[in-house]
Amino acid sequence: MSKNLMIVESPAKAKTIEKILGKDFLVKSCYGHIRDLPKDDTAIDKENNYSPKYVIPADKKQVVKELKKLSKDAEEVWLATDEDREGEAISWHLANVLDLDVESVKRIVFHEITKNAILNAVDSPRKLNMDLVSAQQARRVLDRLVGFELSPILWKKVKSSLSAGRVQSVAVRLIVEKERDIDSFEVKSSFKVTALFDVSKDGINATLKAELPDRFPTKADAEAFLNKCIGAAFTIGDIQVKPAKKSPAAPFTTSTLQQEASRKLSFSVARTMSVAQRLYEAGKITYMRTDSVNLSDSAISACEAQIKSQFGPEYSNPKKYVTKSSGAQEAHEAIRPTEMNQESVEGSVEEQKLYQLIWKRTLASQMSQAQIEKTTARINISTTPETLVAQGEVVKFDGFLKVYIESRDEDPEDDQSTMLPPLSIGQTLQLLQMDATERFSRPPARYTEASLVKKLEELGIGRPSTYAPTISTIQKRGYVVRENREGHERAYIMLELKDGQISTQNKTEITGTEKAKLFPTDIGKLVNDFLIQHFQRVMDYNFTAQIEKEFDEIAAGQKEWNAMIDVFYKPFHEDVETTLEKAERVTGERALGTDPESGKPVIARMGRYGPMAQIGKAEDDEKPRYAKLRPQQTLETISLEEALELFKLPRKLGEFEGSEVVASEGRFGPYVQHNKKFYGLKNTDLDPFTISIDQASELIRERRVADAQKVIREYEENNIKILRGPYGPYIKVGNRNVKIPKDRDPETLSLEECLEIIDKAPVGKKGRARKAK
DNA sequence: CAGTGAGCGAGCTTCCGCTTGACTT
Repeated sequence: MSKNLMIVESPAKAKTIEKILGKDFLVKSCYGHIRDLPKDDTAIDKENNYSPKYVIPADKKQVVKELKKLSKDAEEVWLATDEDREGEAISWHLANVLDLDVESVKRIVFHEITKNAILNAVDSPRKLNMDLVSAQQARRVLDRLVGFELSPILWKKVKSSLSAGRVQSVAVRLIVEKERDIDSFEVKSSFKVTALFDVSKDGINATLKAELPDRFPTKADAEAFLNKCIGAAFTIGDIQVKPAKKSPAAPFTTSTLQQEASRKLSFSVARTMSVAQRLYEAGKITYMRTDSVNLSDSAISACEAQIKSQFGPEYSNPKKYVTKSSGAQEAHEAIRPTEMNQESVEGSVEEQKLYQLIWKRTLASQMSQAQIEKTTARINISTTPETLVAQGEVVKFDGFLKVYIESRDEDPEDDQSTMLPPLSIGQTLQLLQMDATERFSRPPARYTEASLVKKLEELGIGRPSTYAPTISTIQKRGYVVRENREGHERAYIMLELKDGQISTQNKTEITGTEKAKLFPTDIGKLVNDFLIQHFQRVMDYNFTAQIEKEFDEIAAGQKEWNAMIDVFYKPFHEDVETTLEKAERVTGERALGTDPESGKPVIARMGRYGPMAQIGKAEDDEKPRYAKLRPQQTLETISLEEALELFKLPRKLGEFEGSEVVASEGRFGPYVQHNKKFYGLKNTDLDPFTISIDQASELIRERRVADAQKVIREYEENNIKILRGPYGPYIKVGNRNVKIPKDRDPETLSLEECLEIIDKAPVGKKGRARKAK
């Protein structure tokens, strides 16, 4: 039995530390928070200074039980949770639950997992910082009050099961407002002039590309300019050479890792986190939920050694980075490889790719700046005062560029810099061709998951551990969808001056293509507008930043947390009451016109199950007709014609094998029905509005084959089937599904073996694990 | 599972932040 028990938050961390400390220490993990507010309304006593009640959630009972036992047996318990607000609170909860003396318990902290750092920490334990704990309680209580008072209002005024909160509602707001900015964006066109010159010399072929810095607003202006250039003389008027430097980006934090993995590897933020988690558990990288860009001294020297041996000493430039983001709490290091001399790892392709990204980024951060030479040549035109400009770039010393270049969100259309051919002042140039091309201004870019995380971080909203879950929540609630959208064709004009002649060409390009972008839904917009109308304060982009300031004051012992909550809650709760009482139900209703068949009014509105179109009124004698809007249709934009189209379902397609085939849209999406059987059209290219009888017949045949392949074996008399599912083979007994153990071959299982497996399997409860009472 | 949509009333939903597995058909 060890004399010392040390408790940290993460089990992977516990393992590493235990190795470092040896047999005198038992290091265990508490797996994050061990207590939380209960879900019912006894959680916060509003009459009694907002005093919170804490309970141990069902899934933490086991961990707590074990820690209790170990702490009883230990001579000394060391609370080594993370050094931030949440970590301090976790230690305080641990002290309470494990019956440790809150006054004298040994609290230690370290920012890097090295022997020195940990031993130093053990040498200088401190007390629990109760001011920091108070700040955390204020954070927790405020979030609960906001979330659990706003959400029920939405159930009553908009739609059931919706949610609102300090973080998620502002995330949705960003997306809704971006979409409206795009909607109201006015595209303007202008003409960009580029020229191509022949600068061949001494038998060496070379060309020079130059551009007019200002664009022309109209075609006529552009044409007038080209006209002036007919027969003009072009000479180099000026050449400027300027040195420039490029610096490497800081090592990864959670947010920047998510952004780069999104841009370079097309990972969703959830994918990035789950791959990083595996690398972390395998000991390949440091902790992946961090807001710090700090590298430990040992990591910095490991980088230095690696860079010197791999690239040479001139490439090494060891440096410390300072975290700039406002809300950062810096409990961990930056995300980096644990061993810098390991350039790659084994594992899945995804793990290898993400690891390489982390390795390169870390190494590059400790490398020299790149030295660049920028050359700008101005070209005079004999017939007009405007000058053309040619720009070139030469990398004199590549430095960190050898390893890593950070990507950007905006597409680098005009960002091609190349080397210029040798030029001299006064040199005359031979014009090959000059173009004036119509270009269009671009609307703001929609958010990707990763660029939304970036924005949230800038606003100080959310934490590294919540970025990915927040993005998944707003999609689960149906406020936001992540989608690809096809672009559309756009016509543009190009004027071309060649051989003294100007010609006009009409061309087309594809514009507006979107890949994996976040779009607001109807319900997202309605909820957002409702919340902004009634709860301005919470929806303000600066709300979190403001209350964070107050949390800091609480942490510094300058403010009492209960008083701070009271100041916020009193007016907030008043808004809650008046909104419940006075606000109208939100329907997003829009009149579309009249149905030519029945003469009844047609409207679009939000229904209990989502956006829909309706013919006729509820008060009419005849029941109204209803139809669900299609995925890309919105209440704000649907037209009468499009709405009437929706009522054409169900469609009779014809006959297959002697019985009728019908296509329609149901609660679970579009489907085809034949002989009382349903065939879903989800995840196919087929559409109930356009599907033909031939396509439907083929689908039915295909599904029959797929269903047959699903069955590996069948024991009919016992009602047992061995099936192939997306999670591996399983046995179906009546309505029960039983997983087949990995070491058994599903192809050869006998009836007896099946019965045995079924017998041993735990009786599965329907649905998710039941909630603890 | 499969053409929900009124209104009534039952009973349910919901926050943010800290951690991993267990589980899904």
